[in-house]
Amino acid sequence: MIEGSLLVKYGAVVKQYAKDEIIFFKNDLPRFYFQVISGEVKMNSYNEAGKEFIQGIFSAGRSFGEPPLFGDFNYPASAISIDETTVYVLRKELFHNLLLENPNIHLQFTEVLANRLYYKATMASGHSSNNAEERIIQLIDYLKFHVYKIPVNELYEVELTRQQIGDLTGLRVETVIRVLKKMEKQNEIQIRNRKVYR
Amino acid sequence: MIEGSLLVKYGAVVKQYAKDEIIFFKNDLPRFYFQVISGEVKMNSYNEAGKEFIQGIFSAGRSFGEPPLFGDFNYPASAISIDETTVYVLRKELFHNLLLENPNIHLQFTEVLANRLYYKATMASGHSSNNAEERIIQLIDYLKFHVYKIPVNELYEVELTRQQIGDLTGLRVETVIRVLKKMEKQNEIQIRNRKVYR
DNA sequence: TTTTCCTCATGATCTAGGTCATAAACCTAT
DNA sequence: ATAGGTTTATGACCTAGATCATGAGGAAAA
Repeated sequence: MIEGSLLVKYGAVVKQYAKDEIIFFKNDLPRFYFQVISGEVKMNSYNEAGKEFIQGIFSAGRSFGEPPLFGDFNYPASAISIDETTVYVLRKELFHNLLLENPNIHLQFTEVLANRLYYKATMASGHSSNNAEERIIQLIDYLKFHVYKIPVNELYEVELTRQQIGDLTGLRVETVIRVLKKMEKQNEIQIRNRKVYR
Repeated sequence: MIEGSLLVKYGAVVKQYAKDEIIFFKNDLPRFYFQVISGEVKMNSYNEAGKEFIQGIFSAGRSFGEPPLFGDFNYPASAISIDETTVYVLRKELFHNLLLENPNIHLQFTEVLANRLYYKATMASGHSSNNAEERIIQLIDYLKFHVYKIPVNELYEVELTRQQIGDLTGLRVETVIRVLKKMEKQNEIQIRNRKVYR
């Protein structure tokens, strides 16, 4: 996360989106750095069969859609607000200036990308396994340990719907529901009035 | 890719590995920046069932295993030479210095991570589809257009074995073989004495 | 020039997860 | 309170890809 004041100093503006507004489309030319102030944004794409795949969900303080600002490729997914959301928006060139003139911020930004890559690498090995349970555990553990940094002995409440878990792992809702129940029986997770804990 | 001379100036040393040597293990503590001089390295991990998953294959000029140098996590996969290979090895702290003192190199390095993320994002949406053909096309097209930058109208020879394609996409060899044949019939690829072109 | 090893190939099954259908539980706004 | 929408739940099938088994082709080495 980059300080709002610094972003503004370099020319960022605040933009507001209602729920379910599209911030940019897959294949659009990337021209801005985005950072969530409040609300939540998801990045998604649809496969040939029309099934949604969620690349990531970004809450307050997180930036999204930055990689294409550094490679010569377009957005690999669309960005959509899933709540009423406000974001900082900073033009690509100005963002580059910001990084070049603030080496520590740049280093910190590198950390953000590194963490994102770690998430992708982790999920990729799970996806490849074609094993529903492995995929779901990988997702939940990533959230618990790497996003929210909950200690092992503490219980973490997964604040995702079954559908979202499915869209993040490439599984169908029904499968997610069934596998979660199986996992509960095996004491790998707990379910208390429909909420998942691990 | 960072100039060898610059790496050496900051203290990098050249290290040599025979074929199939392990450079680092999954879960090791990351302490070095690695960049391939000659030969080839793969990063892999194994799922619960023992099936290999290849996170990436890195040839001359490419660096690997950098993200953990910037986050507080260990290697999510192992690195193994798949040929006789030489690499530059630079201590983490010295690599950080290099980036901080050379902003353009840092920016260029950010581009490397951005491209890697693009690959992961692309493959992730394919994996999630659970459709063998989609996964394979995604891999081949990524290599053709984003790694080797071959124009659409030119033919690209995939220099991977069926097994490697399987390990990169999470499919079994037999499936890869069958799907490639099907794709050939549909004129999506060509196969000339066992080599795949697209 | 034969042995060895790796890669490609193909057929016969099996199975995890997808698909379809239907409904209950919960939530929210009017 | 209650209607309408969303999320969770469950059962009955079906299908793509995994699994298992077996062999052929090619390349490198001995």
